[in-house]
Amino acid sequence: MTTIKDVAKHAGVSVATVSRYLNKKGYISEEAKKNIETSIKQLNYRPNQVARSLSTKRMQTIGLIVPDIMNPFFPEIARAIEDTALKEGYTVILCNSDEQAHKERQYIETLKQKYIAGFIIATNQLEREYYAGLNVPLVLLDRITDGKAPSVSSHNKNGAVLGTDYLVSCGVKEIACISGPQNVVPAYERTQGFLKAVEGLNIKTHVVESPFHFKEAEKTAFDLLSAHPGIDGIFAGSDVIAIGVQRAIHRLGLSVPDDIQIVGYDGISLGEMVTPSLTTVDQNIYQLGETAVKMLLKIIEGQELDKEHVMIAPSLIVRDSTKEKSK
Amino acid sequence: MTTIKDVAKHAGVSVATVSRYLNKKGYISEEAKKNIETSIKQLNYRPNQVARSLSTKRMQTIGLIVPDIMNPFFPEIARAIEDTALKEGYTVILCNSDEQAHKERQYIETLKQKYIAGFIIATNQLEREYYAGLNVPLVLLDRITDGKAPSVSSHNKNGAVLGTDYLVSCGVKEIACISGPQNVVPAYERTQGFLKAVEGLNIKTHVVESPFHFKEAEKTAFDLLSAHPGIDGIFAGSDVIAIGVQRAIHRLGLSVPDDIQIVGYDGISLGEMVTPSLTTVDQNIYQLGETAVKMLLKIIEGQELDKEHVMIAPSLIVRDSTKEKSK
DNA sequence: GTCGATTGTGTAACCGATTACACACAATAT
DNA sequence: ATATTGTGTGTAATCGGTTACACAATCGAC
Repeated sequence: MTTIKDVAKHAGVSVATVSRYLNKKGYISEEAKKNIETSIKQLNYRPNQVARSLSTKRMQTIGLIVPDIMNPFFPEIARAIEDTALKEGYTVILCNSDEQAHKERQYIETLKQKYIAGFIIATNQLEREYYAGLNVPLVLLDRITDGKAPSVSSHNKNGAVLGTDYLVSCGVKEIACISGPQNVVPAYERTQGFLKAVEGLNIKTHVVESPFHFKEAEKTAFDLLSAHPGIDGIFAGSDVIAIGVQRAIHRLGLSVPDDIQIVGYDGISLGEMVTPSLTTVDQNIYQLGETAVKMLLKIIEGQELDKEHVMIAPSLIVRDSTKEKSK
Repeated sequence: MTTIKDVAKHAGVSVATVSRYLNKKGYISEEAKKNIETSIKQLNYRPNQVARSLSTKRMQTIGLIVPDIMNPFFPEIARAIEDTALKEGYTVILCNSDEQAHKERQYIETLKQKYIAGFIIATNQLEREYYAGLNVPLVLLDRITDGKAPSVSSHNKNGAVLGTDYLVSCGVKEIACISGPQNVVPAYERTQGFLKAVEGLNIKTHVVESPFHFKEAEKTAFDLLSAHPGIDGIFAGSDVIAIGVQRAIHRLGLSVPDDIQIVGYDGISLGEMVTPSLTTVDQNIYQLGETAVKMLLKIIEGQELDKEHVMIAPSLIVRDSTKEKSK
């Protein structure tokens, strides 16, 4: 590996000059600049990030903490984040907290020892105070929004209204919302959106809660639908929940969308793969991730944020788990 | 942040002694050891990984390169790898190559600058020579097996025989293998297993190729089944392909497993989520990832490997996309 | 009693960058 | 003529560890 010293010697200048060139700081003559450039090319020099980090106390690495990598929403957002970060010269360490606070804490501690530049956090395990005491740039993604740390998320309430309105427009007579855990902020907001949308309508409604897991959602839906056979429309708190619901309906010998119509939330690609494919509220996952990275990099570089809390507008994707009334 | 100097001062010894204690190298008196231990605790000292890496030229970080993070197989294996690595004190950088050689190369170069300890590579974009010239510990996962680099993979041929035999035992009369791309080694091996299993049987067989993507697989299956309506059994080269096949069958107005039975390959959790759930050959994904990490760490630590090429035995998971003859 | 091996510790160089500081020189202002 | 400012560059300290080397002390062996 060639070092900055090799380059300096080869270009006939001091290491300080080379370093100034690399970081575009201070004055450099045209001549020195040219020499350094050719030396770097000839020697195929790449600065050692570790040595650089030891001085600057900052690695070109960001940590992404997700609660469950097996939930397909998170690989999709991870991909967007990674893609954007790589373009900006950062690499991403993906950390799976398994929804366990101690794992999350362990990751954060470990990565601080590696001079991580910042975190994007899509978890709500640890307390806000903990993050506040961290003293590391961070952006919250899709989870907590308490005003203290910058955040980016889908406009969950609007999205839920969008999805519920559509379901109603498809002519359902008795509607259920199978939401995610209400202590998870987006799940709560989506439920609020649902309630707002059905408010004043002359439609029988139910709200039940389920974890963001396929199997539990299936069970919850199975029980609900067995108890209330009149339900003909379901707004699910996430696409994974919606898919669990589909299976429950299938087990009950009913059909989607003929007997029961479903609208999901997320817009993960899995929604296209299931049969019937899923009508859903699309969070615009790529944009969500991209925005989070850009915000984080601004914070890292000490720039002002235009907005502390960004909400990405969701949109509706109509597929085969609903059927329009006119048809 | 407390440094090794602080600890040394507090414990009344030199930094060298503290360092020796930390690395369990050389002689240390019981007394010094005790002092250092209490000092570390009192000061809440954690060694700075970056500084350490600058000396040792090695980070406690491993790079995992996958071709497509949106393919659910890879998050599952990533989770296993991350889990195992974290237990051993390593963090994982997950890199998504998008099946593009230049992205893969860019990751490798970037990470070498960060003194990455080693790579686990689940891609076959770059040439073997490139890896050979890398001079970094690496383990190939589920892809190339050319004898030059250590590898771990499912015993694909056996697995394919297992799956095909089962399909045959379910009474299918005309069977198709919709394989992954034949230039991808495991896909090729699975096809070989399929051919071996049907050899000599008096069953009409077809073999067609499809990318490991849901939509293309759906199209391939649709065309194949339209052309050969007699097909009543399909062995898919992966679970994602199998799910595409399911959709094609559904579009054709046929039913799984009554009209056509399907066996997939991988054992991803998605297989449980679709309707009907998927009978499949389970690669034992967690074990695959765990083994890869353990092998890599041995190489990093300069130990001898028991076996250069590990093959994990697959097993069959029977679900609802097949039906046993007796029933 | 001297020798060599074993045990224990400290000093200082080193890993490869960044950067404060000093210094030199030219151009401009007073 | 002198002071000030703007350019351009090099020396050396620093980041926080690791480790080669030197040196002491202790111990059993001959």
